[in-house]
Amino acid sequence: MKKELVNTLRDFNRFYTTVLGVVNNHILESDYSLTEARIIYEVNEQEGITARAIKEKLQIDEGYMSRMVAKLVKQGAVKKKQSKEDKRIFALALTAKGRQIAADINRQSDEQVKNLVKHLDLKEREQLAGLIMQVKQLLEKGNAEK
Amino acid sequence: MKKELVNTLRDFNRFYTTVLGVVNNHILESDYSLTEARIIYEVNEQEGITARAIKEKLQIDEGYMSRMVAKLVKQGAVKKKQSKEDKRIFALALTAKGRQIAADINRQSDEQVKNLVKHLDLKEREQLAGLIMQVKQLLEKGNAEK
DNA sequence: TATAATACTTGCTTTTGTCAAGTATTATTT
DNA sequence: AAATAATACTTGACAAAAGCAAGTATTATA
Repeated sequence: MKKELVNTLRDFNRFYTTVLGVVNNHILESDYSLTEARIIYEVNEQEGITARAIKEKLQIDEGYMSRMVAKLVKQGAVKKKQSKEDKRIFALALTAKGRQIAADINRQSDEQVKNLVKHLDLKEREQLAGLIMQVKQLLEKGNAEK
Repeated sequence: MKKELVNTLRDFNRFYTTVLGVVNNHILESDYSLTEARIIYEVNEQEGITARAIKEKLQIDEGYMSRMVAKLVKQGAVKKKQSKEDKRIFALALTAKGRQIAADINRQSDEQVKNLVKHLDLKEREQLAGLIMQVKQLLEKGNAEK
């Protein structure tokens, strides 16, 4: 494989690690950790999703996941509903409060992302959107992520 | 600002958070944490760089940075050289062992990145390299990063 | 019916990161 | 020149985040 591509990608990964770090740190000035925010996002996206499914998608440790869900339930953001067919499984859903939190996090995420592209004009923004969609598509191609 | 772009970017950020998580976790199966690896990388790139400069570039807490450097010095990977003109400042450099470690981490990073694009043919790889360079360039434009 | 697998939980520990105060040195102000 | 502020880094105390392994309950399989 060409060394050049590898270096380009690694450079991009370093760059984007810092970008995400900055974006996420600002979001976290809300009271939710990045992982909590991601869990809330997933539950909001897909009501009834299980802890297991989220854990697999986000690559979170099982025990940690369990505690995070417990914490969110305790805080009243998430509710668990035990399946009748299989009592091991709990469907997760947001409470009204959880949806409010999700909305807050979304708003803050939006702001952060807007900040990221605030220096670009309309044309450049459209260009960027096109580029990242292509990047994602290429990377997903073989890796069979959602 | 158009909602669409914001959503596209946020989707990409979620996606890439997981990508980086996977890549980094594999690298960390070497004995160095992500932050240590990044510090070693920076010192390797720019011999004589200060803790302060790295801290600013990587957005690391000052106290944490100090401890990381101390740890790397203790492990024999990094050496500090006090400036004669300004005794507050220490120029950092890798030792021979540090360069070896950097080489190892580089090799593992290369492997991880190769794995990321292993399903792409040559044309797609070149395409990807072009895309991410453009993305980086656009995002850097106003943010005045390195 | 015993064994294995699945979904989740819990105890224990380590790693990672933050904050604030502290030291030493250099630059700036009065 | 002495006092004050700023800079570069360190240290202590603490908290948040994450990982690992063993454990419980339930369901599927041999």
